[in-house]
Amino acid sequence: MKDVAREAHVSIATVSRAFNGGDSITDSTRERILDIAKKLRFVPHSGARSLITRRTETIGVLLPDLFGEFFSEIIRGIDQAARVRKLHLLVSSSHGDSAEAAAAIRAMRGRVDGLLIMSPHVDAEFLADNLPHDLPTVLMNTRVDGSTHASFTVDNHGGAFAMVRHLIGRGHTRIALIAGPENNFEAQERLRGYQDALREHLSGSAELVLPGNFTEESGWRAGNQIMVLAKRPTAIFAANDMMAIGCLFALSEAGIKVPDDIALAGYDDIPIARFITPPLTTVRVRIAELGSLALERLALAIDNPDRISTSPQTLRCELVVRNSCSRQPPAITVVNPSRVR
Amino acid sequence: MKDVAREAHVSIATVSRAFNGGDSITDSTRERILDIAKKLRFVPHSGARSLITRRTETIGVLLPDLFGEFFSEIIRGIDQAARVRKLHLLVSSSHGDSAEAAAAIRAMRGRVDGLLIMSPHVDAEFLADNLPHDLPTVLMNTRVDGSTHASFTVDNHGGAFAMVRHLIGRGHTRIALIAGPENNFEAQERLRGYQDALREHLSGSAELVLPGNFTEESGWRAGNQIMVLAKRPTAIFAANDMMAIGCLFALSEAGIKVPDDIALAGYDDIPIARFITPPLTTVRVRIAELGSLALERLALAIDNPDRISTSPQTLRCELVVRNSCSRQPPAITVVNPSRVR
DNA sequence: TTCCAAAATGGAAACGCTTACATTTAGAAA
DNA sequence: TTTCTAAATGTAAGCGTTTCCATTTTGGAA
Repeated sequence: MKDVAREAHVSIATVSRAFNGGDSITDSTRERILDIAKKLRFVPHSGARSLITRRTETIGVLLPDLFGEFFSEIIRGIDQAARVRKLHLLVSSSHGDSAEAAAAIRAMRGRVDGLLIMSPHVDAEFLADNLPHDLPTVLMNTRVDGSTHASFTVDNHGGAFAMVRHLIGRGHTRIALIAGPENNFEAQERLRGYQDALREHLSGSAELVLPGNFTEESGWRAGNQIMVLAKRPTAIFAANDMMAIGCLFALSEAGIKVPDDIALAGYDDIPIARFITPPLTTVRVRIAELGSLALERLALAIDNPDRISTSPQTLRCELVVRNSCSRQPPAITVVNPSRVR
Repeated sequence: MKDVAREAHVSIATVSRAFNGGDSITDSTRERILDIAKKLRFVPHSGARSLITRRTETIGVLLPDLFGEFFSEIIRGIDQAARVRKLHLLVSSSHGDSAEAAAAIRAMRGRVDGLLIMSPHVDAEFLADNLPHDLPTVLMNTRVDGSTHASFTVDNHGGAFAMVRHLIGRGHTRIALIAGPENNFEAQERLRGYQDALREHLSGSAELVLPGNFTEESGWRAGNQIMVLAKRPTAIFAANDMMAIGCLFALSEAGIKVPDDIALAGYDDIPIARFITPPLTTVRVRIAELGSLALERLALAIDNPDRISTSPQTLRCELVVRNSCSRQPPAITVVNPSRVR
């Protein structure tokens, strides 16, 4: 900057003004300065700038992991909203435990204007301990009561409930659930939806819950357990699509036909779901939308630090009915239109 | 920091030393300072620190887009390598044109220690014009001769060549290619591989190239064009898996069976490829590995700015033979072991 | 006890910008 | 020409650190 100033016979203050718009500077000087800057290949140093402006134009994104569709989609949604607002994204992921997550948050100090957090290790206490109180933050799919921080949650309970109700509506009375990881918030919510639907609509029926951990392989194991059961269920609801696919493999290895011999449903509607045979009935989660909305909300909070709303918002899920649950292949239908409530 | 210093009855220089290790400070004072810092919830401001250290511990990642598996995988590979070296990732994506890409690079000034670039808008001239000459940079899958910058490339030519040779080996003599976007470097390389293989192993045969743009829909359109051809090819090679899937849809809508009536192959080996019916013969690209290697290389260049190697490195592809090309379902086999050469 | 080297600490400049405030300049009115 | 006002520009402080250099403290050895 000094070089540019010297070359243009002005002070560095004027150079700064040439770059930062309106602040009373003649068009001719601005142009001259900008030309010289281009010639000298000068580019403002954002680090130095943000030191004094206290703005980095960057959002920190804390993600639990980077595997597969889910991450890809959510970051896409976030990115999409971010580029509209010309915000940069500093991503941090794969925190094995809460200590690592805390370190990641610390490392963000001075690098970001706000935080977008999705992590299974995060709860209210963790946030109270580790979050700088002046750093705007929006939570995604996190186990927090919502009174303290802005948050977006996918309505996993509602989606699972709707799916089980749908299965019951098709005449199934013995419905097994392949559950997700025990300490995973979303998995817990889906389990709760399953339980509540059984209780409400099928009061007599016993729950049948098999362990799983969201991997294809755990679905495969559950499938093998199910097929040797004395009273085999007529429908299987896997807490995510990958487990449903694993389960489908186990079943077809054993010669059990889906949906003729047993109905199968998943959760997430990952792209693969419509390509497998039979196409998988599942619950669609608008992941990208979750990301966009969260970023939008965060940007708002950053611009208006005074009145930030901490009310939690829930993102509805849609039931996507395909062939894996019925003999008569219906056209692909979406039962519940999604919206934010 | 000043607050901590005051509370601990030391100077800010000492506080700095307490945080930055060894620099001759008594264990007891360090401990005291760190305790007070924790009590006061002080966290060092990385922005200010990097202003003077000239190190941000951050890598800028320029990606063309954020759709689907490919991005997800490459960023996963990058992230994996980055967290080993405790580097942060500043991602920037979806540059519609080279002006946007240039702006993205400019915005990185002062935020990053190095750049990882993958962009179809990038060529040697662009880099010469827009890249700060003192910013270590590694290119991924980019159309650059390699003498000027470090680069990693996927051997798209070799992969396509191997696939076509494989099809020829199975007795096919009329092989259609569904091409990728015309101005896409990878698509061009795959096309070239197809052409070279035809020329070398099937000298008499005419090329049959249909336009496509890497989307499922364009594959579907190409499939419809192919099926009405007077002399229908016996094999179709789609330049990526998504187009192969689209094509498969078109074919099965028309009652044409794969592989019985026509063989079909793709490129990329996205996860879906093994789940569709029939499982897709394709070319595997170790995308995550590409990301890891590139970051590794960049980190090296940052630590040793003196002797950076600019020799381009190529990542081999593997032929993955599944059922979509043959009646007798073979076990899933990998023909070419991948390695960096 | 005195002295000395080594270790610990403090003072202050620097990193590359922005911006409040002071100063100069331009242009119009008198 | 002089005077005045508004616009343009310059000066310098400050953002939160690190680090060089100077100063003080420490803990033996003499």
